[in-house]
Amino acid sequence: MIDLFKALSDENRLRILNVLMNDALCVCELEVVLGLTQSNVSRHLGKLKSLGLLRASKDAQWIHYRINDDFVIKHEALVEYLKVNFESNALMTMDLSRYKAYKNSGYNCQTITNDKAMVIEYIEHETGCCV
Amino acid sequence: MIDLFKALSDENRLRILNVLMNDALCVCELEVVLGLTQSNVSRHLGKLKSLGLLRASKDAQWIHYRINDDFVIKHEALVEYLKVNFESNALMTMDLSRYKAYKNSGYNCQTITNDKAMVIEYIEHETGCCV
DNA sequence: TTAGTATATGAGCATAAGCGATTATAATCA
DNA sequence: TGATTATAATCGCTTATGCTCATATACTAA
Repeated sequence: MIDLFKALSDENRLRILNVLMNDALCVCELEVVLGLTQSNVSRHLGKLKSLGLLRASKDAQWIHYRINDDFVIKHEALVEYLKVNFESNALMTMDLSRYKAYKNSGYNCQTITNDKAMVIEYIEHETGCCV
Repeated sequence: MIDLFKALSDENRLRILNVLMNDALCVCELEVVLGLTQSNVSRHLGKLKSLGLLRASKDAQWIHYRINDDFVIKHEALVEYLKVNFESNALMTMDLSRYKAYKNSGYNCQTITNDKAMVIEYIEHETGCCV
């Protein structure tokens, strides 16, 4: 229980959970959506996965992370609490805007790398949200 | 939200919450029930109070802490999650046993200090739980 | 096989957090 | 008033955590 609360005590990990509650994404996508470094995203994902909050599936060289349904079932009340609080949190709703802008951008795992700066610029232009 | 999860990321604070979900207690009572130092109990209580999880009421030189009902109402799902998980946690149920033993001991705020070692010994003898 | 890409991980640094010991404050009582 | 007691605050130490930089690993494609 304590390890779980510790996992939820970090802003970047909550931001990752918030986005992944809506979709499965790979590391490089979370990088541009959340404006974090690859190293940092990977580390947080590893921690969340090792605690059972996320699961990963490999597709070519990309690893897609998503919420672990078993976790959601086992910790229903907690997940509900997170959902409700994410909805009323400015940073979390901004991240979802950035996520939607990314989805509308036409970019994907395969194309992000060549134009990472472009993708970030597109997201910021669409949402007005810098990170 | 993050500060709240941080507050819940410490074993001793969870133990305090667990006991205070059942009763209001002062610092010196929590000391003997949980086997923690005065300094440590006071510190954790201060943190929990400043975050709104607890409230305090003064009676002579004793300060009784209890769960803040406003917090329970505002964070219902989270509190429910805590309750359920406390019930299935060995340390938490042991602490409740120690709490009940203390209540049956006949000691109280006024009499604990003179016989602190006695109270602790009584609790351990009754429950078989050392801390 | 080799180059390139996606992700993971180790090292080092800075900061935060918990704890014990001590001191300070506030209330009570003789 | 002075002594005692309950609680709070502070200091120094130790450990834990997050971050960046650099590197390692795993996979793909030419």
